[in-house]
Amino acid sequence: MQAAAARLDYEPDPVARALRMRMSPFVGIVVPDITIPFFGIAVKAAQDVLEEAGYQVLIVNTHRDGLRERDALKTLLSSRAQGVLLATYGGYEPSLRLPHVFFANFAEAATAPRIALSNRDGIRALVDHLVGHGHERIAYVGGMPGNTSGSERLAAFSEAMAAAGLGARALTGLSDADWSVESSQRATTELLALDDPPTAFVAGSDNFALGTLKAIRTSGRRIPEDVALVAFQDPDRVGGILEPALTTLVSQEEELGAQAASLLLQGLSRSELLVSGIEVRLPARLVIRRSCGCE
Amino acid sequence: MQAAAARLDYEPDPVARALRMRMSPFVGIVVPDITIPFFGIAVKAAQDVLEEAGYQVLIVNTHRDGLRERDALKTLLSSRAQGVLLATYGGYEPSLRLPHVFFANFAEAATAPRIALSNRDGIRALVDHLVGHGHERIAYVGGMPGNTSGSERLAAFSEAMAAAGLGARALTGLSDADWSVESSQRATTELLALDDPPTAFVAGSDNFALGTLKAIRTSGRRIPEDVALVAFQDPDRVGGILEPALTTLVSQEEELGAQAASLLLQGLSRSELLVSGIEVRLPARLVIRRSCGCE
DNA sequence: CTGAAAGCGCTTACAG
DNA sequence: CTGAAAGCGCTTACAG
Repeated sequence: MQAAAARLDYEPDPVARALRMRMSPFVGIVVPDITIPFFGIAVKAAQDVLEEAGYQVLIVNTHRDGLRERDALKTLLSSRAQGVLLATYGGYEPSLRLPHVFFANFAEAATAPRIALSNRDGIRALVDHLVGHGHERIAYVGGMPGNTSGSERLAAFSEAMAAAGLGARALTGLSDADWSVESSQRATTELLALDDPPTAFVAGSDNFALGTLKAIRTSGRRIPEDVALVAFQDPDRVGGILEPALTTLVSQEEELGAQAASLLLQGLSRSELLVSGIEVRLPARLVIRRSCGCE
Repeated sequence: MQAAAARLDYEPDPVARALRMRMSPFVGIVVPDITIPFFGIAVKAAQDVLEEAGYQVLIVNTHRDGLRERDALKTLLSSRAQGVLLATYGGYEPSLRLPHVFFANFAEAATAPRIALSNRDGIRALVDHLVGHGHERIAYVGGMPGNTSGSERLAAFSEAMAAAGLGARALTGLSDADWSVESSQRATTELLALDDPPTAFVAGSDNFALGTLKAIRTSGRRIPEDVALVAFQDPDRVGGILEPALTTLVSQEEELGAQAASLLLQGLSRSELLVSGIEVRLPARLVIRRSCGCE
């Protein structure tokens, strides 16, 4: 009977199976914006690991909308998804009864595993490098402190400047909530219009690096001769054609995605890990190119 | 009773509902590579339209693997998805019993609605513009002719060159199947190493524009003084910081995604549309910037 | 009009 | 060990 079924390549109906067994083959990946290079690449890497393990991956894009995020989580739960990788943007509720791992953006109080870049170490490395070049009036162009990446990087900038004795010379230009090129361009333009404008910029993301670069260039200033620029992420990851090449932290999108997926897989087989509060940070490493003034 | 249920905000279990009603709230979007900017943006736009209409969107990334695509389609079908937006890459089978609309890449013989950029018109506009600048030895750096975008653009290049009386001076450098920056860089470098290298390049996609630009620059040539460059898509859509700014076709990722979604929605309410063979092409329009030699 | 029953396609616990 | 029955949570067609 079973042999006959196999020969006719019978496949059980997954919906009926999900109803009866209270579980589906799905794992969700929920991100605020799939068009941001960072998330696109991380999602792809995570998907590879999860498919390898036999799960069917469903990607959900929340457009940075907490309600959409909550709906997506609810849908995944009621679809009997096995778990979810979540870069939260306001829609998370601690009562979520679905195995989950946070990546990039956490809910602070949650006990689920979390993995992210070393926001603080990375920003400090960037600031310290600029300080080493002799810069004192340094500006940070970054995201609003409404999520983990935004908050940690902004706080780290203040701390690093204070530690360098430059707290009073720190400037901050926050972008809109959409982490877009345009918003960082506006913020940078405003900072450059100050009476005593910064001599160096730290861009808090890949998109922000583009916007900051564009604004500096539009103002007629040269990089790095007139203004130095370093960035938390490399906006030019695949191209390598920006001029000047940007000093950034080394790209870790793939590692982040793959390790987030691994954490979830581990959690699915050992459920105590899912409430362990484990936190993984990928070590930050600086890649020195031309925009900081080296060479 | 119903009132009581509403007050307790009871929600029917979607899995049981799907089993009983033979349909779920899902619509799938299946793409070869979500990290390619073109697909990321188109998917996001399509998702907006579909969610607005009340569907839950599931994005599936096939990594340009026909088997993964087939599996994804099978999973969507057996999960009782209502329909799917498909940028196919080899996994489509005509027997697919799931309402579907092709976007960007078709199966030639299929009768499902299809929507794409005007590959032929676009390439012709690019070639004609270079011819107008006096170029005769023109090279095309594009994708393998294994899918709609690759085939049509390649064919259009040959046709446009022939129509300009330059058939014998047409050069073609095909990238690897992954449509990556690196592969187009290699192809361009080979073309530039010829005894009689091209004086102008047509890049067949956003990523290819980056690779071609990089290779030309690496060879020590200036754009557009030594070599002209135009591209089918704008790799610099959000940034606008490439130097020189590239002459490309106008970006239509959003329109493509949104209209593909609309076609599917129409098809879901009027099923005869799903086998109508409707084909939509977004009109190509040239945006002249600096890399072609204008100004 | 209301309410109990059948059945969507499975899996598992149980009877034989 | 094999096979029929129960039940996952719904919706719909049917009996009352």
